[in-house]
Amino acid sequence: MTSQVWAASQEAKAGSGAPEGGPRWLDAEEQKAWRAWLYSAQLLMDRLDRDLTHQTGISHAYYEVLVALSEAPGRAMRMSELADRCLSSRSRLSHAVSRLEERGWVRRQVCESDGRGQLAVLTDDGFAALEAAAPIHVESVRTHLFDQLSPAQVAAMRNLGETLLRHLDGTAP
Amino acid sequence: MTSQVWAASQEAKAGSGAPEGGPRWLDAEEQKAWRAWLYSAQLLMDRLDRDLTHQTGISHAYYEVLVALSEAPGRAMRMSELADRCLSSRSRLSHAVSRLEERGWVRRQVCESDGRGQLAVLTDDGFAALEAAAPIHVESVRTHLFDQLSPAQVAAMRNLGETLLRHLDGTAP
DNA sequence: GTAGCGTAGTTGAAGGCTTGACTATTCCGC
DNA sequence: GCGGAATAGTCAAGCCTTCAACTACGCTAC
Repeated sequence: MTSQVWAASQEAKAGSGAPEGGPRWLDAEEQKAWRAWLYSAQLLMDRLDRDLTHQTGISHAYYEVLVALSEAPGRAMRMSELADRCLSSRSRLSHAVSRLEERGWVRRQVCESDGRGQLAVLTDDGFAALEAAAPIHVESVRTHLFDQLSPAQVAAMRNLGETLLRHLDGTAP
Repeated sequence: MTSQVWAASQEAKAGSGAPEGGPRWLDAEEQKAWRAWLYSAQLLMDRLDRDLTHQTGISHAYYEVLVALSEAPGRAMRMSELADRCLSSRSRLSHAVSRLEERGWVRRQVCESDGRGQLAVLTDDGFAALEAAAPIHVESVRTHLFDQLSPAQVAAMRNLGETLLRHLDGTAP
């Protein structure tokens, strides 16, 4: 679907007969797989984020923060730990928590065991907001993802995701 | 991995015996599949975008624009068409093209067949920038994606992506 | 031909994200 | 304890995206 141009470049290199490590261009099958994955992933994330944002006023990024906190013991987490859990930079999380604080859904608390650290704590209001948003989000995930897939496809999705995670987790951010 | 809380809510609803359409919560298997997919997709996109941005100074969003134009007849496309192809809003694309214009990689040209329209045209400099960036991007996609997957997994990835695309394309943005 | 409506694209303000610098605190070796 | 390195988190500047006007053109019908 893409990059006839780059396929052509590949031909040029191949024509030179050199076995040096020129670009390992994608073949037609790989192109199709890559495009399908990329487009579907972008569209799906976009869709889910839009649904959530428009119906609840909570972006997916903020939702992830609330979920992470709701599952943590005492509904509290260290800022860094929370950032890792949400695949967020520290800076981004710090901003996000500031905004959630303004909404009264999270509060900061100095960490007793480490004076440098801060705890982000989910408030009752925050928990209530999450409880209200969760059904809407789940329905959206069902509609756009699970309702479209067979059990075998769901298994393949998990397998694929876990395979990639094993690699990506071992890679420096 | 997530949402014991929401699972618990589900129990509560189920306990009431009512068959009304309460939230269709995810079961444990679905949770794992969903989390694996979401995390891997976010990490992978992040990784690819970072690699590309740091090594070439071109973000993935801009790269997509350049690729789309390079494949178009005459290396030119209508703005709206280009926006659709890049999964971008018109406004976003308009800003992006403005910045690519500043770099001298794209120029705008009024459309002859429709006075309202504009054509975005890839310049020779833009094409050269793309030719320089493409090998780096391809290598990144290989390293983080295809090198990690078996042929069967690649096939599953394509199947999954195409299935989701069929649904998402039919859905209003 | 011109009123009215839909389409194509741009613009500017508001807010989110990233980067890099900065402060404060803890850990470690001596 | 004490100096230096590492860690936790915040902050400010700049870029990117979104949203809501807004301009300009084309299409249709009267």
